[in-house]
Amino acid sequence: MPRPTGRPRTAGVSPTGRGTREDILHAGARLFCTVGYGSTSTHALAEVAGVRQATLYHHFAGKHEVLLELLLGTVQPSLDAARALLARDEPAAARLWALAAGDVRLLSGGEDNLGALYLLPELDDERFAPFHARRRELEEAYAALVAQCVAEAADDPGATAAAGPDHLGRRTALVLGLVESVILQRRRAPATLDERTPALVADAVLAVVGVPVGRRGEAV
Amino acid sequence: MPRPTGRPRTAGVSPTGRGTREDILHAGARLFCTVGYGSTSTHALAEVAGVRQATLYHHFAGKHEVLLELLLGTVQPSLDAARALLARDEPAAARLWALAAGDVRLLSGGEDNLGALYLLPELDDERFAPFHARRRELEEAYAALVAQCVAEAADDPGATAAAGPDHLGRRTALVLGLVESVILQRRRAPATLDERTPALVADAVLAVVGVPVGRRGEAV
DNA sequence: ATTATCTATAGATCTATAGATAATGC
DNA sequence: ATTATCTATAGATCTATAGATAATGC
Repeated sequence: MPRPTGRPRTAGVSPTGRGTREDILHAGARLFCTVGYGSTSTHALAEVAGVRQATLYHHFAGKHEVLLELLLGTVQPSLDAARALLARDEPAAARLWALAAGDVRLLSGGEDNLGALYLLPELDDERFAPFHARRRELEEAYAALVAQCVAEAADDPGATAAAGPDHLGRRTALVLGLVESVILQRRRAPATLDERTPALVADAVLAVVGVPVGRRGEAV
Repeated sequence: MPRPTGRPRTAGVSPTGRGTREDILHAGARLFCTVGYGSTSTHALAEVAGVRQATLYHHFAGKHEVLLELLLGTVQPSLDAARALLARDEPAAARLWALAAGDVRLLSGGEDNLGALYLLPELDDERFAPFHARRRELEEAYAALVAQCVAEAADDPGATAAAGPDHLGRRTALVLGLVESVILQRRRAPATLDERTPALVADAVLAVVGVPVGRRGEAV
């Protein structure tokens, strides 16, 4: 990276080494997840980013735009994976497994617990509507795969119908809850997360949907 | 209730009809869950409670004490149930089922989604340590019952060992995640919650722990 | 000239306290 | 007298803008 244009910082160098914009996003990830959104001032944000408070406004319209960008960057990889899996011609159970395992891997990884951003009550604000639209599409992908799993399992004499008859939405809600539970697990006991967690959770997802073990197939 | 002593309110009557203290707690439950803790000012809290901002300080040392009281009131019933179940002499699977179903019922009920308070990042503050202590005891009760379930299942030739061998902590983390997923489900799609949800989630908990259906017994 | 930072600050908001006020209790 | 509310406000903090400054680019 060449020397940047503009007045240099007073307070040392870029913490991330990838420019001020990234520094601010990095600071937002750290603070919004651990301190909260409303409890994080623009001053605190700037301090962690290694710049003065007013410098924020050269890069973002405000705190809300920092959060929005973090949210979009977090949901996008999941959404990409979901779209790709929906287009494939494989058993629904295998695709649901792959989607769940992939999301758990994304939620488990990275320096900060970015999934915790989904839990912020402040997300209700309409400024974050672009995030909610993508998030809804992701949830609909889960619902579609759950529906296909249930349909496939109904044709299979080996199906256990694990928890009796129930509505589709509730199954999907349980599945989403199981995947997102990794966010809380990471906050509570990060040491219990490891490279096997995605497979464990994805197995549990199929168990909750009632897919018999024999129909689960392999990861795609 | 007799006429209260002290200067009467200017702005009408108690919204809850149960006194100012309750009005403030009620306002906190509503606002902390939907707007967030840091994003809720003492002024907003007082306004929803139907009093002036300064009146808060006659009843609470500040916002944090309102939240602490809400947290303690929310975790206490779960903890009482957990202690009672630990002392019983019934199969662990049945007790775990009852604990999970009971907690889901508590999280599903009530006017506000009080479980969402557990998700607030601001809870890291040491002021909320009394809550965390009770919460930890509850989690240890879950861990103990999960351990007993696994031990009992190991003796049973019908056990499926649903997801292969793994460490106890991870199973417990999944169980807690499954129960708490109701908080997110309620926020996302409250209509998918009904009186059958506790049983459905408790069944899923036993499935995740690997208890064979035949050993589940009845609710206690 | 352009750019990105800085300093300084206006105006809004927020917290917590001081002291006045309006009721009941005795 | 006691109590719970109120009004008023000091002081802190927070957001967002204006304008100065210190670098690079041409």
